Amino acid sequence: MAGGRQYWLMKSEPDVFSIDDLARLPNRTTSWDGVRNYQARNFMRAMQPGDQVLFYHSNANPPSVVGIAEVVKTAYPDATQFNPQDPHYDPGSRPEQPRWDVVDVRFVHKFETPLSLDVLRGQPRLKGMELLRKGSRLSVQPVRATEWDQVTRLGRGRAH
DNA sequence: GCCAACGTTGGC
DNA sequence: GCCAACGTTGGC
Repeated sequence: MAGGRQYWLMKSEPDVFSIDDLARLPNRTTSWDGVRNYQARNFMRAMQPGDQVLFYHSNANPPSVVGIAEVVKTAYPDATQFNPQDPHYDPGSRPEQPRWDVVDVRFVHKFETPLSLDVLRGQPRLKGMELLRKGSRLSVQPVRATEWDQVTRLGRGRAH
């Protein structure tokens, strides 16, 4: 499949797993487990190494895009779905045909200033962004190139 | 802690 | 296949 890199946004609760946690890991890389939504899973299955990811802190104060990560490995089965001890255990998923996947994601950069929802909502160019849609709960979502450019520019602290 | 917006489940 | 009930997400 040809085509350039794609852009995504992934949500995490910083109390559970923050961008600082990611930056502290060996290789600054983690497998993004626990996704239990089919739409989000399908987006992860579409991810390719090199794809760029906005790291978003949900249930945070304030909720914010806090930095950038990148995809380093395509989707493969999420081991937590088969572990009865794990909160994300899915008794309905068969090992012969796993229901849930992870991708591997590596830390790239943390913004000097987090970009809060308020700040992002103030940007006309981000009008159609999935994250800003009322009632949007998708934990993995695509980001348009124009949105990516705008958000990362803001993250560098320019163009206010 | 509240609750709106969603997604899933299961009875029918 | 409909839809009510239920569980979850996530901003506020």
